[in-house]
Amino acid sequence: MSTSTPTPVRERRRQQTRAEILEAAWRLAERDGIAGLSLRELAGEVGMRAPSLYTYFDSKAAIYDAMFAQGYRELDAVDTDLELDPGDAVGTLERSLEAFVDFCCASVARFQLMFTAAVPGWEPSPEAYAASVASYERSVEGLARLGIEDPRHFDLLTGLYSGLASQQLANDPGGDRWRRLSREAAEMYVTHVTQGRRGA
Amino acid sequence: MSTSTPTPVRERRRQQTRAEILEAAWRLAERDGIAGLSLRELAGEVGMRAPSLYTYFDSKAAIYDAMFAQGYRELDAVDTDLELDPGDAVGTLERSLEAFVDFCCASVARFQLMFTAAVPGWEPSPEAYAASVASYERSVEGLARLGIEDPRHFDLLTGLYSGLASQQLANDPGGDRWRRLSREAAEMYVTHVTQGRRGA
DNA sequence: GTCTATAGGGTGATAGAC
DNA sequence: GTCTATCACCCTATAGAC
Repeated sequence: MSTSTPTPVRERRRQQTRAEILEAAWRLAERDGIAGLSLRELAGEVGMRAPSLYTYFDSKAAIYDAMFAQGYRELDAVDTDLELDPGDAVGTLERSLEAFVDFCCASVARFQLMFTAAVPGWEPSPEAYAASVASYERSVEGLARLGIEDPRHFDLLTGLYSGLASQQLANDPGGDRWRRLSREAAEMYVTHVTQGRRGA
Repeated sequence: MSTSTPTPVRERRRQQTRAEILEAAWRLAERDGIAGLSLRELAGEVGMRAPSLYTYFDSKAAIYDAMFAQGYRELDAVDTDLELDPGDAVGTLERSLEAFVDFCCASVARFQLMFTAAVPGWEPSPEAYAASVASYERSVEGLARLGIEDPRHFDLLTGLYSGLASQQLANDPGGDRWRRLSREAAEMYVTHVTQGRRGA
């Protein structure tokens, strides 16, 4: 009886410990770079020895996977908080760009894990990857409600998001040199996509 | 006499060996990620044992430094090859954007080393960093000749460069999904900066 | 569930023989 | 200049005692 399904309370404690481990993992990854995460030190941060981590995660890759999935849940939360006003595409995009730059700058390690191949030999599991695709598709829907449907226009916009964020992170961490261009970028972009003219 | 200044021929052989080592380093960094470079394996690639590398470079950081400087020399070569036509800002920017995306995609390792903090614990030496700043300033001059002088406009443009390149690398490596937006991005940008209107 | 001990690798760097 | 040998670490992961 006691060895079959775990009691809810036991399972909840387990999930809480997992959450503590992930929290410590983010802290260390922020300090040492996402690729510099060490299981020994991670264990130490939560008052364990390294082998005990394997009670909570199957491998280091599984920890990265959980962090990756968590990152996309957090990004979804940002997107959800954003009020989408179809009558004000520029303002909506401006706030969205700012929010994305803020999201990226809030955690370099998270940015590295989610958007760059910074961990040699690791890539997200199919499930984790599926979560990221689903997140991307929700963004597509949101932009469609702003009237942005041309795939080329959509890719151009993701370039702007990515460009402002990566420049901000790489060349003015802690500042707002590129973040403050969000309004101007949104105006430039919306003017472009609402002009009927076609590119060559 | 023989222990004072090295003869030119000796020095030339030494520089050639250094170049061979760097060439092998790029090959391995491409395969394993820039952060995954190992001195033992690097030595093996050029027919040495690891300690012999220290005859040519003071440390692993010095190797990264040399690679970093080499990357900026190569980027300068790309910029120099680009014919700058002040009468055709759109066309010039289009070719420049394509060239930059090509440059980044030609070597992921080089991109990681030059533009991201992908090597935990390493940052360029003051000299190497100065070379990168000089390269950046030559770009500023080039754009000034196209009539782009407003610092905000310049930053917006570096965001476009960075955005197209990073999206191309991260989400369509080997393809041209973002590279082919260079023309459209250049048109959008030039239209924006040549309109007299000010951003809010 | 957590521990110690350890397997079985890896790393950058240095000393000193040749 | 190159080597062998080695220092002094690092790592992920597993076995098995408690």
